[in-house]
Amino acid sequence: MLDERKLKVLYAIINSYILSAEPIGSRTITKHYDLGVSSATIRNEMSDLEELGLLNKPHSSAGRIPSDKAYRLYVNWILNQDPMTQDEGKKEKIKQILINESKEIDQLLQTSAKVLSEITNYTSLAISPQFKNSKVKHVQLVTIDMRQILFIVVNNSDIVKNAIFKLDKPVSNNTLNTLSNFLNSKLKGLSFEEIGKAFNSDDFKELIDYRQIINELIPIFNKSLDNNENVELFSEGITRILNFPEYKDIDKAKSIISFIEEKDLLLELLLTNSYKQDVSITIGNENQHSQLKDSSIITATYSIGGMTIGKIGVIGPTRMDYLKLINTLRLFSTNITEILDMLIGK
Amino acid sequence: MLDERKLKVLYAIINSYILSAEPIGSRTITKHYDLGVSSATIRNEMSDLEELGLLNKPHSSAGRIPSDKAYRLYVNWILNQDPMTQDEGKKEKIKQILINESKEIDQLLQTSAKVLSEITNYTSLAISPQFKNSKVKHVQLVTIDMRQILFIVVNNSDIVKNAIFKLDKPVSNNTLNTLSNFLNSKLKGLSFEEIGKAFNSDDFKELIDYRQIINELIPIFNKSLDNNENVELFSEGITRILNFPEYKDIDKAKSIISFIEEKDLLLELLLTNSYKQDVSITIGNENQHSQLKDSSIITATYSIGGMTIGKIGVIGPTRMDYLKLINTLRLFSTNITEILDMLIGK
DNA sequence: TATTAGCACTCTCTTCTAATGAGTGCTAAA
DNA sequence: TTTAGCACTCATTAGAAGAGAGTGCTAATA
Repeated sequence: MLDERKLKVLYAIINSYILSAEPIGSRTITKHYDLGVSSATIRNEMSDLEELGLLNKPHSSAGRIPSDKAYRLYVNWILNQDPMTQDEGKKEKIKQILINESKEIDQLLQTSAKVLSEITNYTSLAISPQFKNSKVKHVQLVTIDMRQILFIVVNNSDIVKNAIFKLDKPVSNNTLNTLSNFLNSKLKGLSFEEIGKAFNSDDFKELIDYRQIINELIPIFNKSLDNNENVELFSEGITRILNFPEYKDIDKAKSIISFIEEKDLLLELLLTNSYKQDVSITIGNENQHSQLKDSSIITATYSIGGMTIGKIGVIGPTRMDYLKLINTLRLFSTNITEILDMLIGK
Repeated sequence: MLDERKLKVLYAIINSYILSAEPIGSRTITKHYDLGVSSATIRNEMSDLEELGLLNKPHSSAGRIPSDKAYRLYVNWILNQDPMTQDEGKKEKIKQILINESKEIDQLLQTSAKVLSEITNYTSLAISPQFKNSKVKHVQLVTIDMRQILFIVVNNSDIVKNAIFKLDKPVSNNTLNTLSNFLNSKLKGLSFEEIGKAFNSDDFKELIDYRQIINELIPIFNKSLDNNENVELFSEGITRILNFPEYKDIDKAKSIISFIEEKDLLLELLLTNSYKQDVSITIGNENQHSQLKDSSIITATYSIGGMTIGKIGVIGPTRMDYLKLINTLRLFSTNITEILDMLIGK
């Protein structure tokens, strides 16, 4: 049904269309790809491919354009190939740029997104690390003055969260130190869920006087250990999407840019789709959201200490340069992971 | 030269043009504004106003559109009127929304920008607080484990900044406490500049062993006390700018959106233009940047404890609804200031 | 049986022309 | 000083004609 020649024709069309954004006719194929057959034969093959749902015609006398299904076939084929060996020189060069610009994690991701967008000329996306079931490494209460205290949580990825709060009645430095030590001894190594339980255990019954303080701590622990709510989405090079003829219609442009700027839906989408594969791709209508029906998203993961905790990717028309982008994203994925391990992990 | 009737005609044209975005003809004015004269008279006045550089013609047989100079005249006139009394009900309603959504300063500004954009249907801007010459309120060094220490600075606006760093050789808890106390005693109340001097004074000569630690602290102090570099720019409702016919041309849209997304230039612009007036307006070519030659920016300031430390504003075509926007921005300005004082100061 | 040349047909896109209409500027009268 | 009247200008729109790219079918060919 899908013999080799049909596939060759299909991939030739996909390739041409990715480059030109114009419907591809049979003669274009015979001219640019040496398949050893005439345009009439290609026409017949194209007709078959259309019947298979792999090609579409904008109108009866136009060339063909690939369907989402065709892109999926093509992308799966790419992903099944052995990954191309990375250009180490290029990789190192990018790594140096990223290292120089980034002192903090969020900054690293933002810079990565920026550089990624510049290199690829696509709009890029990145999410900040998602700490799920992180553990407490250290907690500390500090007096700022008699009525203000500062609370600090460090998690096992060495991320620091803090908050200041005011007290009804003054607390002495000593009391606070004792409380700090107590919290450390009881909570170190626990996850957010376990902390919830610990607070309700007998150990904490005696601290009834400090209930007010304890309650204030919970949201900070949440932010530090189970920050699903606090994951940030960075996008860079939004206007690059306007370079694609697909979005030359102002309403389409508005729709996709709004979707990206809105962040909520996109973030949810990035957080829920698979963290398993290194590269994950959704093509056009594979996506739930109607605003994305003409767009594709490619993402790659990054990790700290072996734990996959975030993603970086690009968004653009379904007519994407999948091959190039997959390789570039793999490169960024390794780079970010390496830099994170350097920046934080030991 | 500019008698009252001319002004009336001019303001009528500005008003109409703000609403319609179409060149205004003499008949439109006689129909919609009761000036008691015929269209021929208006035509003569318009001709005079054009000679004065206040009106332009897109082409010889079109109506007139206001020039930047005309908008400036109009805006100065508005700013010289007594501020309209604020709609307290509306103000309170917005305040409640802002309070509910905002637990932190950056979040407050982002939410404010979002709500501002929704209410006005313009693209909004906000910058996070700029701490210039803030003072140290409290510093603290905390051991996380033997080779990792956490450094914390609280400034006089109760903003907390921190960083973790690693040591070559272990430091005991006691040493660190002594060092914390020493730093507090010497640095409390100092500005960033003064801290630089203090570090070079005799007091710190004895700490030669801790030079490594001391050097790590400087960037954190900088961030906490003189954070010009770290001021963030939030923009919301980018796509709303695409609703204006001025930007229906995709290249114009790209240019302005890039400029906003780039952030650097816009941030610099917001930081340097006057913090003196409550509302500040730049119209079209009054602006240095060529990308803004067809756009206007209106900003209002906000403060903590009486100190003006940031801005919120809108950006759009020079054909802006200045009157409405000035009032809305004043409303946001007061609200943000009030919420900040509630959230932090006291 | 698979491939190919040839040709009629389809549909979009561009170019050209003519008509429409909003608006100005000038002149002469009130 | 104001106004009515009118010729003139220019952008915008609609319609018509022509060009061009491409398909799909048929009949001939290897």
